Amino acid sequence: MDETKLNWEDLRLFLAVARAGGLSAAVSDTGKSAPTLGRRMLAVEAAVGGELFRRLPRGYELTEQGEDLLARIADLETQIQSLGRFGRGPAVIKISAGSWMTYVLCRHIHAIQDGLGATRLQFISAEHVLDIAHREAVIGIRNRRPEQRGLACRKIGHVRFAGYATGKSVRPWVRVAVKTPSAAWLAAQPDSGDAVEVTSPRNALDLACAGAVRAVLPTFVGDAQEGLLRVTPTIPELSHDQWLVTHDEERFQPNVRRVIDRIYEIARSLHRGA
Amino acid sequence: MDETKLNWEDLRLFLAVARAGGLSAAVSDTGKSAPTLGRRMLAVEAAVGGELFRRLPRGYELTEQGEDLLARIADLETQIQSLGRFGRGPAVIKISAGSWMTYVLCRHIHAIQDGLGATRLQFISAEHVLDIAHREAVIGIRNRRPEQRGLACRKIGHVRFAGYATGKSVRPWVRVAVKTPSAAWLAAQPDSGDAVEVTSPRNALDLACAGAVRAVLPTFVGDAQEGLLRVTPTIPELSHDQWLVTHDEERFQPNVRRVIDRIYEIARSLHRGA
DNA sequence: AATGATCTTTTCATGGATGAAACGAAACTG
DNA sequence: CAGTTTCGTTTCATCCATGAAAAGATCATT
Repeated sequence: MDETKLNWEDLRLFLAVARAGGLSAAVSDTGKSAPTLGRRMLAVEAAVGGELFRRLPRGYELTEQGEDLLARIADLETQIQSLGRFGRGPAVIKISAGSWMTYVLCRHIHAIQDGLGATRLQFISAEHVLDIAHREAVIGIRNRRPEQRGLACRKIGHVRFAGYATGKSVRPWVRVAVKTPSAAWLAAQPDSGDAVEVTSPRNALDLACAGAVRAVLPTFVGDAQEGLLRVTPTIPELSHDQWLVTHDEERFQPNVRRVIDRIYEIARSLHRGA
Repeated sequence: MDETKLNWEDLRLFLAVARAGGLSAAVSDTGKSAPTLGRRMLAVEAAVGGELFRRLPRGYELTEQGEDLLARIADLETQIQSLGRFGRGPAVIKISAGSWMTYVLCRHIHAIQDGLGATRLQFISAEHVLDIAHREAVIGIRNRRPEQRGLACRKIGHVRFAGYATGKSVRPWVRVAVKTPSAAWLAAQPDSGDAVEVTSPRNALDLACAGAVRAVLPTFVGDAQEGLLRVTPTIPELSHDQWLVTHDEERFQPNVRRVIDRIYEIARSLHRGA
């Protein structure tokens, strides 16, 4: 590519268009008009020398090169966002965890947030694993030690699952329409026939608390929940370790460090209590 | 700062102005006029919310905040330069070493460069230590193991110094006007009175080969030089180890890896020969 | 097949960013 | 200390990137 022609500002616009999935969708994010965005995208493609998008009638779709570029520029973005802060670390710390851990962290939000000043927190609750190496998330909670280089890992503890309900008499299971190990385990059970189904794991807890169903929950969630008791033994197949993962370079920033320590403390006390 | 106002393109212009040391000096690098550069710099300062420059009559001088920003953006630049290359690694690999090691590497340029394709090499021969953590240099050769995180180190060998000349009868020393350990050592010698002086270490070798002076040289340079012989024993105070230092993340890029390996081989064979 | 919806792209008038030239300020120079 | 050089800044006419509007393209729906 000819990097002399590459306008850095266009990279940001590319980021917006790539994320929004099209020109018109990116208009509100960028403050630029669709024609301008279209022209800038052509300029980026000319500069990097490759097809970045497939122009479909319903919008733009990233090519493989485009996906690659998106990941790299997303990395740049987080660095640029913290540029003006002169040693105070990133302006927004992203926390990526499964929905249960996110739930617990949200309950303890005050302990995590206290004294952070202008730093904002952003919870990314997604079951699929984000690519932390590209710093799409600064702090991650994972169920296995990542093999990638440049990541700092700390073992938090061990997570166990069990069936929970308001009482043994509650029979039907709640089914969670997500591809998680616990959902897969439940689907494989013979007696889970007439299950209620929810799309969000959090609603499974709500239903269980309402006394309507039994739900597969991590013990650190189920045991802490008033009114719920274990209606099955712990499920060995679902047990796994839990790791706190950070990008190597950023974990020494004061505000990142503080958030890591607090999450670690919260998580440890959870597992100690269980 | 208000990152919504920050124009990424302005960051590149900042980089040029900061490096050039002023607006007019940055005109040729950027293709923008001085008035425009002045306005863009004001915009950057407004966006990051701080004074980046001291406007002196002879040009711009960076404030502490400005220095900080420069280092961070220099990091961004190397990442952006390799953006369009889609997995092929950085477009330009920077090699930072002392002048003697640079000299040797330049002599072996073909072995290093062979089969690199479009990747360009850039030798940074500076006696002062560059900040490799900010990726201003991708590959560095240092005389001690750096303590910073995220750097991969490989010990190359041990460097010894001695006095060299075309014969024992050559008495005067050549003085090198650079702040290096060897120059300091020579200045501390009592019998270095009527020395010739050069500013570039490389010229000291030229003078010694011409039979005019004796010079303090690393043995891997002096021994390999036709017509030069040792006129002093090795100087123990100047002996030091030599390390090959890389940024942790980039050393696995194929083209970086290749250059590292070749430099390592060249350096090893140097020290084995000595 | 026709209609509508939802995109992108083209057209074209406009305004804001741009740079040439003039100006001003400070530091060398003899 | 005047002359000269070397910067940055201001001014202002110019021009190019920009966005509104229209056109074009494709899919969804009836």
